[in-house]
Amino acid sequence: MRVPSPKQRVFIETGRKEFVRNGYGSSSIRTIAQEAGVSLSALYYHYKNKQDLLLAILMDGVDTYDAVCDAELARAGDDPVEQLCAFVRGNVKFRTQFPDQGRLIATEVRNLEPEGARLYEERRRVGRSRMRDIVEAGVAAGLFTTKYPDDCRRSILAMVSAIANWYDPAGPDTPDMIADRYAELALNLLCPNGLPRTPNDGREQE
Amino acid sequence: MRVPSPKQRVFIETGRKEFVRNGYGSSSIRTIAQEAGVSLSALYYHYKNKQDLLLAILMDGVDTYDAVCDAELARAGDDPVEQLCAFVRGNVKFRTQFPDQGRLIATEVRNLEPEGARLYEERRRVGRSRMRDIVEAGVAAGLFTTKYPDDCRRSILAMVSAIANWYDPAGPDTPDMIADRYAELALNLLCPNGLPRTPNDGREQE
Amino acid sequence: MRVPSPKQRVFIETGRKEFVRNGYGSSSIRTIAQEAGVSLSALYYHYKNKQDLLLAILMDGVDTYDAVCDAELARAGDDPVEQLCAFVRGNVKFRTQFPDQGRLIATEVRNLEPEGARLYEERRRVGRSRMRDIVEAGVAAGLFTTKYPDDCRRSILAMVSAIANWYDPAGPDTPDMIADRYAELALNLLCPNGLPRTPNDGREQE
Amino acid sequence: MRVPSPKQRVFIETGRKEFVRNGYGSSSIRTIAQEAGVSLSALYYHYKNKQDLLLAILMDGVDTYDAVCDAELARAGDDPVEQLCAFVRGNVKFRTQFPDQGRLIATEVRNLEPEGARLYEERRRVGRSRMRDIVEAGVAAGLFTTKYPDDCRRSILAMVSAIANWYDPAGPDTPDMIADRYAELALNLLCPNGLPRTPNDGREQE
DNA sequence: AATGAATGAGCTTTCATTCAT
DNA sequence: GATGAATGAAAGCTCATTCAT
Repeated sequence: MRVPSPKQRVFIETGRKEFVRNGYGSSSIRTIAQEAGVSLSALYYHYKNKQDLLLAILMDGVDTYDAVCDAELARAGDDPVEQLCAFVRGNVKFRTQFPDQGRLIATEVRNLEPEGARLYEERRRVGRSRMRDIVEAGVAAGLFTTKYPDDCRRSILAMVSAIANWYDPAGPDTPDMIADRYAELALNLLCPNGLPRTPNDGREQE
Repeated sequence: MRVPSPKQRVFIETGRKEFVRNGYGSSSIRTIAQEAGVSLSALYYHYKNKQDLLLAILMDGVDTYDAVCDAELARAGDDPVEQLCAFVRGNVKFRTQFPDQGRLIATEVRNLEPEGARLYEERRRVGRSRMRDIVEAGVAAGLFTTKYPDDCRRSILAMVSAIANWYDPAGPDTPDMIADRYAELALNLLCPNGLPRTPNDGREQE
Repeated sequence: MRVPSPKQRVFIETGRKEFVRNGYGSSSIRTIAQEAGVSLSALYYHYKNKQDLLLAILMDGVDTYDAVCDAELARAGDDPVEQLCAFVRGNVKFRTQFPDQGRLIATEVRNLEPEGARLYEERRRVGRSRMRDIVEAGVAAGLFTTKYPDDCRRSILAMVSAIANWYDPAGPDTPDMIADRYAELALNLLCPNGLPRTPNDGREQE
Repeated sequence: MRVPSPKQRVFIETGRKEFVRNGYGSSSIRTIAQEAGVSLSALYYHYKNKQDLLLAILMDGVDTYDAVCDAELARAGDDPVEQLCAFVRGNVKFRTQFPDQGRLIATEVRNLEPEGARLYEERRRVGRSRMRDIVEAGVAAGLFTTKYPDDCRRSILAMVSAIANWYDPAGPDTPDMIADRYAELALNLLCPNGLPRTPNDGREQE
């Protein structure tokens, strides 16, 4: 399952498109094979199941998410504010460049059977700790002064996730512009009274 | 379709449970009838279609949402801040008391066929204007000082929607407590420099 | 499952014919439905499975066997020799009149899944005791003087079962004639030195 | 097909096990290759067909049967009684040492397609004449006094075949002991009034 | 001598839906 | 109002088989 072959990539892309369009249950594996341009049996040669294909697609989504996030975080220093902005930027990139990946993760996990669900949840758990760690570090450093760090964390994730619902690549907003705005919004939540000293912020607050 | 009969209510509840658990496509209308304790044909007497049942369930979800929201708004005055808090409170109530209704609306609309989708979207459009109007009023009144009112509006809706993902009726947080917290967070977004004068907020800011 | 409906009888007859001709695994349930003159789904309305149909057919075979045997035994008195002859006669009737039923029982039990196999074996166990009881009674009465009662019992069952392999209803031998001959052969095995006094046998032996 | 190579032997053994367990139609040639520890294509290198493999397995069964029988007959003289005992002994050995071979022959011939069926039947016809010849010789010599030589022949074959159904190599009966018993039973059938002069039998009867 | 990849046909099963009662 | 019986279509999946390597 690790690192899909070129042929498997085709099935993953095609399958994702179908699953997003119709939902898992309303998608036919026959149609997926057809749109991938191969025979139905070829698909079954590579994935033993419809279930198995779903798992591969979901895992690929998590892989993408992790890669995009980690690339941004790697560029950021140790400062929690910097890290938070990097994380938000990563999420915005993920939601704008790979909107379908995100959509699937949100809706089709319920269709995983126990075995696959276990594998998947294990992967997710690792990823979820990223945001939690950043928030905790910011709170510990006295930078994030919110009274509700948990609600903020969940809210920020929800906010950036929702970008996929309205983002239009042909529209005026570039992902970078959006990322800047949402980083600011995220800080509005975490630092309700403003940041003691923000490098990106010209406003003087004392 | 307006105002479901008692028997229809049974199908709506049972069907919603199934659709949420498996998704529309993976749910069998046979199973729904079975769990409703009647024959399959009985279901067909009340709804001409699986599609028709889905539409009824979705419409019922919107009815519930509208009722909960409007009840809160009716208690609020004209002040945009008050209205916003009431709206957040309504949304929190909806997401905590009727989590499945909200889940369905988010995921299963794609399974509506054109005819149903049209009817449904019309209903939704009305509802969506509530939040838009409140934000516009607050901005016009100089109360909501955010530079990004659209992003705020979308973010607040996303934040409160996400409550359904973690809310536990057996947990320590009551819906009212959650509503207070999220109203505060929403205002953190809309008024990044604090409110000139907030009735619900003891903190003195000048 | 008890007492099949007229419609079920059709499926049983047709299915048996197919299973005997091709074996369970090589038989298509589509073909069975077709030859029964109904749609494939109709079959599935009455039997939830291919497996389920097989079980019904096997059970019907045991029912038939029991009925034919018991009818003969009911006509016989208490004398073990008389009983043995009746039992042989019953078996000959079963093998000549219902050859397929017997064939299936012998070969397709292996295709029963555990649950069905359990139900089936339970039924069989009852039936198997008939012959065992007769032989034991005859031995106890000093009538069956063989040194190998167990081998005789098994051999007699094997002998009569094999009749289905060559019996031809258009041939010169009537089932009654065959029954007489095989009763005699069975007694040759059980009483290697002849019977002290056989009521059904005109030959004088001393 | 004559004299299978070592690799072919592997397929024959593995295939026979599968065919006996599930029946021809329910057995997958994929599974057979897998259990033989080679790739599916390897099997196709040696046998052009599933059908072809079945034929090879059946032929191997007949080869084994013939070899075991002929080995016993070769040790016997010309006396029909002696020959009959040798034949029974051979059959007992076959059914106890190679029970699966016998089982297949009985049940899976129906799955042979015309071409294979012809080849197979030709082989069988030769083998079947053995028993027929012995019985005819015994009758001609006035040794087998039964009124029903045909029924006896068929019955004896059925009796010994059934041994495979209950024989347990871990049980108390050795094949030799069983052979002795069944030879005696066979003679009980063929000579209902005892043998005029039996070398193996101390009992004087005139 | 052996393999991985692919295929088309067919399988069992389930589905939404209809209709006579 | 409600049911049992039936149906056509399509689903997911497996099969025996082939072929390039």
